Amino acid sequence: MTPQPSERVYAALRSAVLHGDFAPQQPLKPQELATTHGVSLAVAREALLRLVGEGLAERLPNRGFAVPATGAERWQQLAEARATIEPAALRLAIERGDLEWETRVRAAQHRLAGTPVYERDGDRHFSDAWSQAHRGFHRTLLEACGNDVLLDTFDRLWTASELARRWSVVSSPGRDGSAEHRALEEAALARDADRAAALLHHHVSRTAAALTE
Amino acid sequence: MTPQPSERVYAALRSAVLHGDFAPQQPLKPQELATTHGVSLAVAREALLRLVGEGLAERLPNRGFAVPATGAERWQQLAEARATIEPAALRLAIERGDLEWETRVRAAQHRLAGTPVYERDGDRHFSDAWSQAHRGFHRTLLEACGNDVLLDTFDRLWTASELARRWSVVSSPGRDGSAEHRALEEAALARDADRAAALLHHHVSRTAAALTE
DNA sequence: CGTACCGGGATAATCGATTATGCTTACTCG
DNA sequence: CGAGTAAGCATAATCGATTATCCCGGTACG
Repeated sequence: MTPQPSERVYAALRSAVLHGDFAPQQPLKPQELATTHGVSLAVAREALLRLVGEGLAERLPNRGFAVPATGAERWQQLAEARATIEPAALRLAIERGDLEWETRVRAAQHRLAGTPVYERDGDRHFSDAWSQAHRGFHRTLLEACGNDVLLDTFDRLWTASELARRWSVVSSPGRDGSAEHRALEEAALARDADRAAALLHHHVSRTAAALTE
Repeated sequence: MTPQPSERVYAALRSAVLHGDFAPQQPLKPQELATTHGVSLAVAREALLRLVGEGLAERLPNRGFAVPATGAERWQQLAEARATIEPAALRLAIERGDLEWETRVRAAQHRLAGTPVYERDGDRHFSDAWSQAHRGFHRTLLEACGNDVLLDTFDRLWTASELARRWSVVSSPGRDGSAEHRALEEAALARDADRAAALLHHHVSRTAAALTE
């Protein structure tokens, strides 16, 4: 009925870390989290251990937990890994996707195009709704690959990228993300694997290049 | 000095799961593990949660933990994912590797070639030493890619594959793995990215095809 | 003046017991 | 005789307290 304390604390902590409420390398003290969430130490520990498994926290033996260190280098490595893996998965998806997949891709693209990128004008951070739609579009593109392992890898890298982006100063001078997404959708639905893979590689690579050092 | 109980139990449990001491979907009862290892419930729980993070255990809310279900399908998906990702990483490694890398690749290949595959004649399972050398060779090949994210992904997939292989009946009729490894080493050190990537893709794909249904 | 040693305080790790939950089985009612 | 239900049991989840470890500051010695 009511969600388990463990689940609740885990979700709250995960959201907080991803939202940037804790600075990188900041210690995540079990005792503190336990009291603020009104639970026992074991529950806080459990939530932290689950975050470690997701790569959203680090375990320092006998020194507790901390938000993982992020920075320019990690951001670029994540982007490179995505640029390496995602186009290959997209090729599989284009080869295997059916009408159902095409439909979902169109829907996801439409949702993404219709979602405002920023909450307020001049905001530096993307809106939650847009982030969700963005992830949804990219994931939907790959879902037809029919390989849960590849999709898990995508999820993991995407989540890690969200954390890294939160702590990197990213600039996208004059970049038209919408156009890139539209072109990506078009190439995928046209079953042009070469073009789609190239577009996706370029899309992700520009993400890496958009880093202000 | 002496390793932390948590670490010890975690290592023991991890080894046991990978070694196949527990059948897939078999419940991993915290209480049982705690008593057999002479520790408290919290320690057993912690070890299990860490295993979940590695994909070596499943968490069923309010129903404890279990060894993940494996089977032909998962085995093939893992092989396909590896065949998708590893050749791409190898291209980066070939592009970026230096003399130090070449040296380590040669060393790893030599060690692998000189390690007996089976403990005893007619044994169905690979020897631990060979498994370690095999992993070492493949990982060393990729290490020059210089991308920790890709290497982490490799580690994760390899570990998952070891678990899946343990519970799949795999046959390799007339296959000469040594020759494939030698050819792979040769192509990599010759900096022939196309040939090396093709060989690696083929090598991993045959692993998937070697499944007896 | 620099370095090695030694408490004191904070925090992580562990424990044993308690509470909550989900499964099983026996029973009752239709 | 079958379906639904409720008690009992096994197990997971949680708690509060105890123990071990690390980090920091002070101090003595070279």
